[in-house]
Amino acid sequence: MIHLPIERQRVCELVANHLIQQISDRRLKPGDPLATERELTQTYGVGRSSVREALRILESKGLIRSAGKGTFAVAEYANPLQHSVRLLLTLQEIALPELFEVRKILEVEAAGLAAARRTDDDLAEMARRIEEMVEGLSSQERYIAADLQFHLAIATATRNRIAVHVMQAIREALHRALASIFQIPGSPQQSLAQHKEILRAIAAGNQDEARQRMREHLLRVEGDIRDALDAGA
Amino acid sequence: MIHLPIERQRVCELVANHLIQQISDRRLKPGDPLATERELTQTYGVGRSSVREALRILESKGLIRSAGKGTFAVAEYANPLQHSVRLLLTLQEIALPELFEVRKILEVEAAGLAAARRTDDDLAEMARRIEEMVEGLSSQERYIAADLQFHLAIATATRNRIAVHVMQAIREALHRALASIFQIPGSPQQSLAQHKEILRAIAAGNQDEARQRMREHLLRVEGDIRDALDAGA
DNA sequence: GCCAATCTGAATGTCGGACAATAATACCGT
DNA sequence: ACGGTATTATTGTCCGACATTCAGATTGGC
Repeated sequence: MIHLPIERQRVCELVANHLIQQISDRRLKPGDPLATERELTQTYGVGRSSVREALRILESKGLIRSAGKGTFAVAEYANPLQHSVRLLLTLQEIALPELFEVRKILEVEAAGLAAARRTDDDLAEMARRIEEMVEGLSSQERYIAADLQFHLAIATATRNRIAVHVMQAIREALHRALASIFQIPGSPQQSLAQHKEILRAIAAGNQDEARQRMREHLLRVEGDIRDALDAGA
Repeated sequence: MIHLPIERQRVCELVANHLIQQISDRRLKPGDPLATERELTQTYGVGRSSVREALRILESKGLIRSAGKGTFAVAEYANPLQHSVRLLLTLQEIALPELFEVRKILEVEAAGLAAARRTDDDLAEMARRIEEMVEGLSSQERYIAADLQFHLAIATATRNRIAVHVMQAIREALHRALASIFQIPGSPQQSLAQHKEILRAIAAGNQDEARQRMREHLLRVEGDIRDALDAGA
């Protein structure tokens, strides 16, 4: 009988795990205000230090958010991957070109899957996001947001939530770089046209076409960003 | 002049960020023993609570690891993504089939990229891992480990570190399911043969062939696992 | 002289108290 | 009823205390 190394669980970890379980069970829903430290202290019968360390753990996992007064159970789109990708970037464990490449792999394939699985609602959502991009041509912020939403709509249409999360995390990390394309003359208009082509292919259920259109789109955007950086540097 | 909401930085966050910076600068290398809480307290001139909360933050990000006596700066393969994927699983925010699908997308494309970029060292590494799988045919643990290493070697050959990290995280989450194939009669031998085909295609620099072989391999493994689960259930 | 048991010290894990700063609430005077 | 003030609640931070556990030194036995 081999006893694996016994990992002593700290009290703060027990509290953290219990809270995670509650969030997982939807007993704590996104946006709900969390109990105060004092209440948690009494509920679990532990010291305040342990409660606070548990909260720090949840916070660093992106599950809760300290908003001045009171800590809230966040989630909504709780995406721990975003934190992780950010961390890997600051650790210089990964670099932007690598993120672009993985993004290309995932989004191209996602377009193909979306063409096979999309519902009418998905198509409507994508069309709506394209509308928003048209309206947002005068506002960088709105344009970029709508662009992100369009690509996320495609990811959603794959019915693969991990794909959505990974894509979201990568795009968040690339946010700055992606925002810069708005400054490139003609780029937003071209993206718009390409988005429409992608949507058409997805609506037609043509997987190969959707993949190809998405690949073209991403390659062009990448080229534009490279040009902009070269010119700026 | 618009002042963005001032995010009050907690002391523990300042300490955590400073330590992250030191790890990022390689001033703290993987395996190095971290300063004691008392030392950190004196170094930064803050209270022990703050130091401890900072350590909990780093720990939950997977940057350090408490090993009974003394906390160590970990990493070497510090992979925050592993924690995140695990968390998403426990939150039931994602499910295993979705992970299998993303794995397929990434690994198939990785095989293609590896065929284009692999060095002789990469090929030698892959061959070595196949050898290990042969030797490990009698030991589930060794076989599974060698299998993982073979696939990671392919990822490494892509020269895309984020791909390596994501694949590693997904495989870690799938570890149980993947380990079960060892129990299926003939499956390890088939995998072995397919691995050799994949390696041959990568060595030949044939991207399409590599992708196709990898796709076949992953589909077969997935089928085996499904069969095993159906039979077991 | 060498080995083993024990003792001591250091470090972590945990609790509780104390205090400042800040935000929400209640209260009160006009 | 309204505005301003007082009170309270909560977080952020520090500090002290104690149990536990582990490493290394000390010491005792053979």
